[in-house]
Amino acid sequence: MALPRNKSRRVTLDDVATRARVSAVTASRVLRKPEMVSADLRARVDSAVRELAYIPNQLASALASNHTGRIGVIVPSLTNGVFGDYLRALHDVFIPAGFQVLVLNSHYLAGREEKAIATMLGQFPEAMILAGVDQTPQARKSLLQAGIPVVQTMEMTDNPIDINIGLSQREAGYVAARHLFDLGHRHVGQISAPHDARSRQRLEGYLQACAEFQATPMLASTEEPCTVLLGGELLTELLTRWPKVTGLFCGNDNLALGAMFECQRRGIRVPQDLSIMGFNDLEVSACACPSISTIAVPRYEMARRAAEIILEITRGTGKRPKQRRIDLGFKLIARDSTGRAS
Amino acid sequence: MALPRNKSRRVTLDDVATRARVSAVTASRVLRKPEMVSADLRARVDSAVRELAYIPNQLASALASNHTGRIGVIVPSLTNGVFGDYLRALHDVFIPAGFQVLVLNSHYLAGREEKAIATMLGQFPEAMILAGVDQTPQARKSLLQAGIPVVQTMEMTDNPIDINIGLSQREAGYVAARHLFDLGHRHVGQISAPHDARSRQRLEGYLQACAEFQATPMLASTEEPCTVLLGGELLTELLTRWPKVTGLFCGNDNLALGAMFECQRRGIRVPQDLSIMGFNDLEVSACACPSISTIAVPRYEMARRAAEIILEITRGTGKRPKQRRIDLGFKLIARDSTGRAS
DNA sequence: TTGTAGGATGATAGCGCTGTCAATTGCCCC
DNA sequence: GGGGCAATTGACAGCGCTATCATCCTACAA
Repeated sequence: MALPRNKSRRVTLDDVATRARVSAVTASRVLRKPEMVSADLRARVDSAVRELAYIPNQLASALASNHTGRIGVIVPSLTNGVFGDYLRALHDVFIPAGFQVLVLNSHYLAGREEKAIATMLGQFPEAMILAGVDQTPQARKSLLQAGIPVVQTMEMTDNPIDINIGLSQREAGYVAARHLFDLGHRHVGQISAPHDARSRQRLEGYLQACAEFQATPMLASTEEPCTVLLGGELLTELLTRWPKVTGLFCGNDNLALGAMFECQRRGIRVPQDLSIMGFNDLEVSACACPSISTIAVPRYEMARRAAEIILEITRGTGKRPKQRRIDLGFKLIARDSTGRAS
Repeated sequence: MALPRNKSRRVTLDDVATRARVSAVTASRVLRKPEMVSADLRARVDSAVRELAYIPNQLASALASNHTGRIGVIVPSLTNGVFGDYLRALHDVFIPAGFQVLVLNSHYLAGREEKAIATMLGQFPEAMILAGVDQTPQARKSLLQAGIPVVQTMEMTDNPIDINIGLSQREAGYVAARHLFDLGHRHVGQISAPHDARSRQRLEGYLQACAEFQATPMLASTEEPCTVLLGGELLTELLTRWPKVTGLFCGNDNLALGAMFECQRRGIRVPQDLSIMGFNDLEVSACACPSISTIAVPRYEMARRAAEIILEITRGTGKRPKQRRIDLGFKLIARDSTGRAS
């Protein structure tokens, strides 16, 4: 006969039940479906729970009920402001609905993402939400096999694993670049950190605009993770090679901010000497001086929709959305950092 | 007799064992302690695992082994750059060590933190890492009862739950304010978002410096979550009430950045007309223009130490650090946003 | 008074895995 | 050739909880 393994025994449901002089099942019900239990017993159990500071063992609960109440989320970065809003939206929907949100970070690496997906699947989430659409074949396979709703977000793809809700990053990049060309700029450069697949898509949009306006693409990029500092460095690199640049499309708002600071340091006036365009509409962009023109992506809305679709499938009648692909679009926000070419 | 509840049965260890013609225990061992199993059986099990695409059920594993391999982390914010570095450090230590890091967000609310702690404890983490030292009594009780290592970080307390590693926020706030007084400023204002306990501590440091220099405290604050935008708004508020301010201590670097932008908008020169001091040394502060003076807190190091202490306790001989309280200090970083009073 | 519907409560049997220990095997050495 | 030992392998009993169904009440109609 095995000895009890938990020396420093944590309080279990049985302890609560014993103290409340009811069966374990009743104690369990008080916690899950209180309306099924008489007021008398409910009060006894409740106070036993409080007195013992009982915390249910979710592991055991999940194992027994085959229902983990978990949603797996993989994002490429936690610090990026974009995912702050994104995660907030997920929490706003899932927490009140009684779900837990588990977040893993892929650090913008496909390999890390594959591993994160495998790890997450081992926790038996009831649905998965992914950023991006470029999962490895192996990851796609496991996801499919798990038989749970999977939502790919942030980008659009013709071949979603399950459900896809996002926007065309390429088109958004095109619109951003086009904004500069439309303002009369003919020497429009681009700086980016294209280890991010979405950043690459935006770059393609920029290249398309260049082709359309018969302008030479002027690029500076880095494989390092994106920071404000890099914005300044990449601008420096760009200006060294192409001093005639009057328009700059930055892969995201942090780079734009860094580029703007670099301009201030060099006495380059924004937008008179250089028009700067960001991407993502982070909080800082609106209140920078000058305020930064950018592309607003509906990241909160996107995550909210993803979460609601999952709730619908999971708890509702299991019905899936009519369309598997939902394009939420984006919005050009013209502010003070971009102006007419002189 | 109950029917099997898992209709869409996922592959279990038994399936693997059956296919490999071994017992479940052996299959389990192949996955956990392969060196204990003969090469022959190991190969059979391995290929069965692959053929069936078996994913171990971590829930069941954790329940049976009383060992979850999880570390619970509660932070007040995910978007704040401070916690980006902090979480990175935790990952850097724990992931290679085979642990999973679960992060929950308390949104700077004691109530949310208490709930997050309860939720986390329900997952049976092997240790908990908390930001701050002001957990509710109820939370303290559960934490104590859980009988796992608990590390409180970011601040110092005389009465730690278990282990405390941080710095004196009050002292750091004092040093920040003092820096302005030392530069000859006599009208030094402070803006902050004191819903954050650490922000309040820094405010106290500021008040202490004011008292010491017989200066009138000049405050503007908000209960809203801290943003760059707020930095500008609070500065406006402050200047309206105290136009003579020449030194400004901001509760954190985001506020400082916002304040700096507001100065640019109003034609206030930094540091000639107004010296601005931030807090935290976020990435942006070093490359802003002008660069922002601030207090650097060893957030990466702090989290790394916390993680290593936990590893030591958990897997090592269970030995605890010699001292329960570790003060890592901070560093004043004087940059271009602060200058001598004229 | 009896029958019965329906709500409240409890007994039982697992969920998928691992700790423990017993059983079996092969091998070496005296 | 037999004893002893280490290396393998397996049987069994839970981990703490919940699904399921049986049981027990109470109330109300006949």
